[in-house]
Amino acid sequence: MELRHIRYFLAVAEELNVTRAAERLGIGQPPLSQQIHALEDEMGVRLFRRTGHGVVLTEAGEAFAADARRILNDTRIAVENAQSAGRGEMGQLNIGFTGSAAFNPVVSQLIRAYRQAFPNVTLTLAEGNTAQLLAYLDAGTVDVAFVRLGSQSPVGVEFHHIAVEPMRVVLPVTHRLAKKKKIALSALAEDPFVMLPRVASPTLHDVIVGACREAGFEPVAGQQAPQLSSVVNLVAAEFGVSLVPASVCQIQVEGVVYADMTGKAVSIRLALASRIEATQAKTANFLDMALGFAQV
Amino acid sequence: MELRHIRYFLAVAEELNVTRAAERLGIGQPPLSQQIHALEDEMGVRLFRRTGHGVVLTEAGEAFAADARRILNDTRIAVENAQSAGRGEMGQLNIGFTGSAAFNPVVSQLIRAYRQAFPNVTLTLAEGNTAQLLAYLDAGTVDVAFVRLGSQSPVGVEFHHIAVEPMRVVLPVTHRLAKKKKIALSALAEDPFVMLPRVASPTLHDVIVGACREAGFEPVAGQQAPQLSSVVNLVAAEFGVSLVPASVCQIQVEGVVYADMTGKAVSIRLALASRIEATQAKTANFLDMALGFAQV
DNA sequence: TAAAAATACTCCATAGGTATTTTAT
DNA sequence: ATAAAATACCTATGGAGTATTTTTA
Repeated sequence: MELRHIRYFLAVAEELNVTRAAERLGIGQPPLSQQIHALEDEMGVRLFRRTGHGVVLTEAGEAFAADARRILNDTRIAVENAQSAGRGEMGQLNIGFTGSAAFNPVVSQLIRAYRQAFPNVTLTLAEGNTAQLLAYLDAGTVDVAFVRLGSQSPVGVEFHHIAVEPMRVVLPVTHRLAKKKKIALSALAEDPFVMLPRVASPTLHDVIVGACREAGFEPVAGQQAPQLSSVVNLVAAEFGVSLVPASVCQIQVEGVVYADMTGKAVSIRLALASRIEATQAKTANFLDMALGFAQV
Repeated sequence: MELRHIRYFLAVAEELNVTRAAERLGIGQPPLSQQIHALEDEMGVRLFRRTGHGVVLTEAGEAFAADARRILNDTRIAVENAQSAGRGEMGQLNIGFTGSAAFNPVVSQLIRAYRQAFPNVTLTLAEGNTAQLLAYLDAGTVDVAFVRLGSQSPVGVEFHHIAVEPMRVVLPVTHRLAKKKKIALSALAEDPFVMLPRVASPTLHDVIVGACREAGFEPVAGQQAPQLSSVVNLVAAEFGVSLVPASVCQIQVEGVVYADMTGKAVSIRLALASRIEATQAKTANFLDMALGFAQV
């Protein structure tokens, strides 16, 4: 049995006249008669009773008509669903975040816009440090990941520029420089630096240490924190000072002040990582949209 | 698009290997490749991604696979339903009853057996007098009707013998003959007869009048009743006497006694009426079963 | 008898076969 | 290097066309 038989059957069932149904289908009456007969033979049931002025549905035909309509409709919908899925309008997109990326306004705007454009794509969010996210990406656990641009780019992964953020100084409110709007990094040469472990976010770590060396000193290693928000909390608890991406300054914790740096700008890049062979349309759609939102 | 495309697609989606799927389908690999391509072209979506050792489903293919399986399954079920309907195992059978037929044990046994044999056929019961039932039959409102065999058989209707019932005398308990086991009909020559209007049930009426004439008298017309159960009630109320089919004696009303008749047996036939061109299997099934239950 | 369905046949479009090339790991 | 998919080309089944007959009301 083929869909053709079902289409032909329905045409006859609706017209109750083989000749008219054939016209509607754009074929001749004899072939339509034959196809209907072939269908009846294959099913082993009479679907129509022949009368002088057309045909009437048998009980079997009556029963089949309802199901037949549903089958054709379901087929149409199945095709539409597949096309929709092919355009990346359905399914699930798994997004990875490195801790601080969530504070970046470009990221939140991008996600809001994507949800609006593709409301039938379910978003799942996973948080992790850069190393974890790249492993997730490789394993297919996430489709894209917002990361602080790493020095070494693993094979099979490409990075798309999202934003450049200046690094700002974070001090406890009791710090001797807490009142200053701008601070020279060299003034913090004696202060312990609260930092993430290098393994968790090599780029962030290297940017901070690099900036200090540029300013002429080796930072004093203070307490370590597992993520940026904890860094801010430890600074508030007077464990030391630190440098954080500007968007992290949205974390307004009691006992903490942020300040710009004088001298050469220190900044860190936020990138969107994806597998190079990003064949899935939903991922491609997200990357396309990300390019449009990227901060120049 | 044809069901063939869907069948082929599913085979490939399950094997994830065109060559193996082709073997399973009993066709060659190249034609299968072609059909899959034709399907993808028609749908405007890639369903598979080619790899070195087979194929993998794209997002679109993944979405289509689930729907495709359902379509094939629904098609199978639709065919089964049609076949079932063709065998008269589904649908609705409309049965007509003339008032007294319901008391006949053959009728109730038949209906019980039919319900058991064809549990998916919904039965609807309609009551009416013989004339009404034959009109219903003609109009298609009922498929079969239990009637007291009419003298004139309308065209397009055939009667199937169900049972012959002796007529019995029904008397008020206060009647002078109420104690007798057997009564000669001629003994009731002076009693008014409670009867149904002739138009409602010509056969029953004619059988009673005929029996009286045979016994040598013209029955005295008493109160008329719309149906047999009312006749019994009117007899109980001492409006007169009557003759009823034996199965009606199941109506045990206070104040009424039944008695056999002496002399030549007076009986009435119960028949099952159906349209001659009883093309519907469900009706044929019922008639077949009725023949088996018919009282010899 | 008149309209419609069924049958008889013919044709050609295309599903499927065979041989080979291209691709991906 | 090898297995699998794609391409090229051919064959033949069967869907559809044309002409005619049969059926049903």
